[in-house]
Amino acid sequence: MIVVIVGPTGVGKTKLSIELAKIYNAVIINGDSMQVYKDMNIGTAKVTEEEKQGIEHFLFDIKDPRENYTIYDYQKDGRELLDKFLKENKNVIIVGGSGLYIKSLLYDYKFQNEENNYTFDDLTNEEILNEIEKHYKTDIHINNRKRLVRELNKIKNGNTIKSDIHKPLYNFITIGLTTNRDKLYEIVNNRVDKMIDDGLISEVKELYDNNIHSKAIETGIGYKELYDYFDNKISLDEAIDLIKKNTRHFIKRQYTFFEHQMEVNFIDVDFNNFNNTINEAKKLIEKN
RNA sequence: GGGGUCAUAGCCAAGUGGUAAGGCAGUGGACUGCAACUCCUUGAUCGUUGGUUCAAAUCCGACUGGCCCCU
Repeated sequence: MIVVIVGPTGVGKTKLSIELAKIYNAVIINGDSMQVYKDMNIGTAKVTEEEKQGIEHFLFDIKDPRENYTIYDYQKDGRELLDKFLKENKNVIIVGGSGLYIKSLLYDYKFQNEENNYTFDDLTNEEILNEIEKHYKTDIHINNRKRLVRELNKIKNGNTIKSDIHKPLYNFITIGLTTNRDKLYEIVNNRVDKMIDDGLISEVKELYDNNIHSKAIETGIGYKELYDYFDNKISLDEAIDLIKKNTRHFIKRQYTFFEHQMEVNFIDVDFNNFNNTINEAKKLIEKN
């Protein structure tokens, strides 16, 4: 049995995953692009050892923040684990907020090893787009350089196998946790303040002092903003406000992905009595 | 009490006679290798009220509110 738990950051996915793992004697696989990194704990709201309550967790803390870990690696590692657990007849819960990571794990996304990584600095966006369209039509917007570069890289690397991103490779049920937007924004605003109280600044300072500049740092919310603070580019208050704002933007994007790119059974979280939420999840799982 | 000044979307803000730039926030959306990324989309008739004018956010008056100065 595979249960997938998704939802925007801050709704309580971790909590639900632990409770369900206890009920179904399951192991948990991380479905979050940032929680794979060691030493990034407070800012990524990673499960603590105490919260784990003895449940086995996988794909957490497997990489040094200096290293780059991409969806290509995640899919490989994740499927290896999934296949192993299924063979052992173990129940698996996948939790996380990285929609594309989870989707690529469960659907027929085909990634290939690539030798080269061009940046095409000498080409304009328009030229890249034209170059791509010599081979096939694309919907990538002309302003979206990052995606254009990636697409042309695929072509230059001979990465031509088509994926079938609508075709699931496993049997699973996807549960999504949700709550109304205002409530969620209030929760994450408070959570950011709590992260600061819990020592986020020193967690990030340590990475900063070790001179770690990597993908994880540059994209992780809570990390990039505090780096700017340490670099004296912004004040601490500005950094904190930015973390909150970026988290809100992130939540919005998560929703559009979960609602449009995945098939999710949403549950409105009952924050007053979380047991109700657990029971609703159980019902969905058992109906499946 | 007198004088001055300002009043444009939730916030910041351009425009100074021809029917409202832009930014932020918020919203909706796209997304097969940075995905906590990247990108796209979207809003007002200008404090109220009278007047001048073919035409006013833009000029004049009154009122209301904010700020400053004087007594």
